[in-house]
Amino acid sequence: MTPESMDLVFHALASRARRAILDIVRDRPGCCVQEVCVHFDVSRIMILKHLRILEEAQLLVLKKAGRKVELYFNAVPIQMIYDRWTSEYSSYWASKLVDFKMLLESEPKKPPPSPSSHPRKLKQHEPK
Amino acid sequence: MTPESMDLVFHALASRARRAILDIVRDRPGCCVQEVCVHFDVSRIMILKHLRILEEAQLLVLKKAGRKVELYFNAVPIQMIYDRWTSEYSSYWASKLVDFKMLLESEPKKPPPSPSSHPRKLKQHEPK
DNA sequence: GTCATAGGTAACTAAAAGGTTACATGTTGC
DNA sequence: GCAACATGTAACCTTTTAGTTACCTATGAC
Repeated sequence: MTPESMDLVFHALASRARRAILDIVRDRPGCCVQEVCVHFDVSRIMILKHLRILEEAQLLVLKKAGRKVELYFNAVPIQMIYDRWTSEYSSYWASKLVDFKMLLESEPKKPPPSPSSHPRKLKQHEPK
Repeated sequence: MTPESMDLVFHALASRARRAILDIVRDRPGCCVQEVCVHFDVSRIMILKHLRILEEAQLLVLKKAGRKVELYFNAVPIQMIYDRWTSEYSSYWASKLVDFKMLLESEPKKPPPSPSSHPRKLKQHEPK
């Protein structure tokens, strides 16, 4: 898996709306765009854009069928990321987590000292 | 895991730079901000912003130590997402993938018909 | 044919994210 | 003390993303 395609997958998954679309399509294999749209408040055009992003990440397969488009979920990219991460991060999987008890004992963040501590300005600009 | 915290994790992982930071810190537990900065071309301030985002997603733990800040990787959020996804998507894990041979046989995308098919404009705006 | 339905694209606006410089505080070495 | 170093943050600019409306094509029902 190239870094570029991995970027596409992570980016596609970063949006809650897109993850929700994946959930819907996974539960309704072969459903069309309209069926996805009814679950959202945003416009159909926005859903289309999300679908393209998911398609480019190969998380969805779009298959034209007459005037409809059938949607299918593809788990392969997620599996590939999982495979890479479990091997790279294997030593952290449920083992080294013990140390975090120690880390969490560090002092809590201090509140800011005063509301007008250092007022600065780089450049003036027009108010709207 | 709340949808909000899951959003934070996915968003944090969506940036290639932030994933690279995670790789560095995982390989050098307890390293400081400077040690991370030398691996990147962007400014230290940008690295700081990335570190805050990773901290908010609880993928990193920042521990103040004198004038330095020690960085530690935390795999727990990734594990939680993995646990959720493997249970929700279990039926897709290395099984239903067979069907995709059929899906990939659908016709390839047609190239656009002509370069000046429907020139339209909603509103005029100033040229730079 | 014709009309409703499913999908597609261009053009635009607003908000968020990625990036910078300038300047500030707190800690360590000497 | 004081200089050098590590970190923190405000203010700003630029690029990307999320969202819209308007309009177009293609298909299916009749």
